[in-house]
Amino acid sequence: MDYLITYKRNAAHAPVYGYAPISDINLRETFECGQCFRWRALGSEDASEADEAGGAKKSDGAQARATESYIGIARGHIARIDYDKKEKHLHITELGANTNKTDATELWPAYLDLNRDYAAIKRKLSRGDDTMKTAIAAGKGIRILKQDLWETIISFIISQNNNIPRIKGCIEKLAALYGEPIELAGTEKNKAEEIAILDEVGLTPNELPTSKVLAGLKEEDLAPVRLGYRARYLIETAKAVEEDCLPETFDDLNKLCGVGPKVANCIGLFGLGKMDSFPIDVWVRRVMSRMYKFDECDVKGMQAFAEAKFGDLGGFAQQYLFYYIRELEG
DNA sequence: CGGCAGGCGGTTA
DNA sequence: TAACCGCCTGCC
Repeated sequence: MDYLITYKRNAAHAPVYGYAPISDINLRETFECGQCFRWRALGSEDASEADEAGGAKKSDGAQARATESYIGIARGHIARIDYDKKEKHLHITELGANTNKTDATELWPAYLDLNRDYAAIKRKLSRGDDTMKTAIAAGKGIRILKQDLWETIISFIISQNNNIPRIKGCIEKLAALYGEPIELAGTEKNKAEEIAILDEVGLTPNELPTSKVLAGLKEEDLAPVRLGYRARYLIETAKAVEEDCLPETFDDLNKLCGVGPKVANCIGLFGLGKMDSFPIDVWVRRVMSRMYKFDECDVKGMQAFAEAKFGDLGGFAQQYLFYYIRELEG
């Protein structure tokens, strides 16, 4: 790694980690390319800060903000992430009380995949492929997050035949009802403020329920979560994980109730770090038919094509293609 | 009202 | 083993 890490504490005595410089990263593209469901954009209230920094661009309303900010929950940690696009500085402010000394050097770099050379990946995928060049241009700041395995299992079972706002709502309701609270740092006043901010963006400061808790539930216990027929899948899968253990391969994933090839590929890619995974959903089918002239029904053909053409980089290719077609037609 | 949203399980031939 | 079909729910 060639970035520098700084460390300080803010007024609420929360640790703040600073990374510089980090290239090939864009928070919106990373958090809104459909791989995760517990991060929310913060409308930057720091217009004055931008002015102090010499921005002086507030006359141009269309001007892209110099800093993008997200708040979210990952791996049991609540954090705010700010990225200064101009200086290429990444700041992570932990809001939870459960911080560790290694968070700055291990947890967040691993989660955000900071130690991977995305420029090299993009070069490799672009070589002799104008379609991929176009797709990469649309989402060149995407990072594939290394998420908690159980969270990705829950999330992508819920995602089937569903839409993103509702998926997010289901996940928060699930956390609120059956997840353990994550203690916030700072004074009671600070905590109240943080909870208010989280509430405003629709986040609950709780973990997702463990497989043990979910395995002990009846379908009617999940009725308030409004999962529909997916409630049964979740409970069955939780029972299977409790009786056996967490899956480690595509085939093991595929055996879980409610997990077919698409969901298994998503879990493999985002939860197991299997970067050769190539999840094919309706959008990927769409982009493959438009850009690579496939029949939209020919999922097998697409899968074989991706394996041969993208190989170990399949997951990255899928994310660029997916993000591109969503931007274009979503 | 039917159509649809980042599929899957179950049933058929 | 490939092709269908129904599905909870919420929003248009």
